[in-house]
Amino acid sequence: MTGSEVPRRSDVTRAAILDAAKERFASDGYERATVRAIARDAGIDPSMVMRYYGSKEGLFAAVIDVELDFPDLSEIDPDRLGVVLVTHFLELWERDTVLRTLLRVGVTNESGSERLRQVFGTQLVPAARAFVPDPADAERRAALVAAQVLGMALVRYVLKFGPAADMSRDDVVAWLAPTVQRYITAEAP
Amino acid sequence: MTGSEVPRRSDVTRAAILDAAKERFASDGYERATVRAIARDAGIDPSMVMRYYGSKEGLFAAVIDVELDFPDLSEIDPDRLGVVLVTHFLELWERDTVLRTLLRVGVTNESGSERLRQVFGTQLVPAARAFVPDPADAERRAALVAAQVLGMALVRYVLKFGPAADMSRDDVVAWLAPTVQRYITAEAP
DNA sequence: CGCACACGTCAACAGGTGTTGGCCTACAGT
DNA sequence: ACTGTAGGCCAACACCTGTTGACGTGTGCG
Repeated sequence: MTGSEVPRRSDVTRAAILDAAKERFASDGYERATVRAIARDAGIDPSMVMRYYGSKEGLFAAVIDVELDFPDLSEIDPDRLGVVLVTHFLELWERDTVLRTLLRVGVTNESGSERLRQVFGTQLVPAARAFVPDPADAERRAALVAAQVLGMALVRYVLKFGPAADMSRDDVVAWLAPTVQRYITAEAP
Repeated sequence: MTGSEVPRRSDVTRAAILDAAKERFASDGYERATVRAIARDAGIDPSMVMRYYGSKEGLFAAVIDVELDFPDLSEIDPDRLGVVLVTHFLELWERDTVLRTLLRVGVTNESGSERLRQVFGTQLVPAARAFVPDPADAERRAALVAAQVLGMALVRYVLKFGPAADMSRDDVVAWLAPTVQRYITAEAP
């Protein structure tokens, strides 16, 4: 989308702002993450944020504008779909902060929830469509998977329910994979 | 907990504030719901909020201080546990706004997420303990159920994913009940 | 009736917010 | 080496926030 531009002298500052913003938005949500705090973390003046990202909303848009590289499912054994999907999501979730940010912010901020819907609409729904018995309800299947996966992320990474946060990654996969598998491949009840 | 006090002349105002607060917190979250907006909705002065609830945080505490009457599960057929639980949660969720409020707010506000943990710790865990094969992992089973139920609530009522919001109540039960049933009664994988 | 007090309003405060414009500085291109 | 300009800081803005205290007013009790 963004072709490689000429490198600018301010690139490191831009990156510092973006990094600090990712952190703050992820841990504080949209409203509590102040431009001043982000600037302080990045070691620069708040006005720099405005210069490079236009507004707080613009900065947030930059934070959530990331590619969530979905795994290639075309060669996968249909019976292992649940395991692959759950494993992938856990990894995605623990690798960087953007999904936590989206979940935290999507609950109160419209552009956050819009982006979340978009991610699941453009990534999860097509992925489901290839395996679902009846392509007509691929959206519903994907929504069920989203509910299960986002729910686990919510209790594990955001709300930090003790028992959910303490589960090993393998345990989460072992419990959730059959559910996800069923939501995608089982006949409608 | 709160014994019936002497009725006060200001009770209708108190109630108006509380109602407006429930609405605002549920739809806007904690930070965006301003004391001024709540007061305007209730048709009174912002200072009344402080007089009757001490602070914004105090008002919020009053909003989330509700009894979530959990169904009596002692006489239930263990095979119908999933159906009963999912049905109950759907009803609870659609009946009043408090759970939506908790979910919206729990994601950014500590006392919100604390209350959520408390609800699931004091209601769901004991309920699960009575049916789980090994009482030692009742907490884990309850967390799995919480993940599934909260996840569905999230996509259906908060994020408003189209396909999830459009599902009929019966469909949601039909899909989720087997999952919840398994999380509670199945042998550990 | 008179009076105390709960009820309610008004105006203001102190602090924090996103955002803006002016000014200095140091690097890059010629 | 000189200079235009991008990079950066400072101070201020207009606004909104939760919260407070002074000030009326009507109601219920003696």
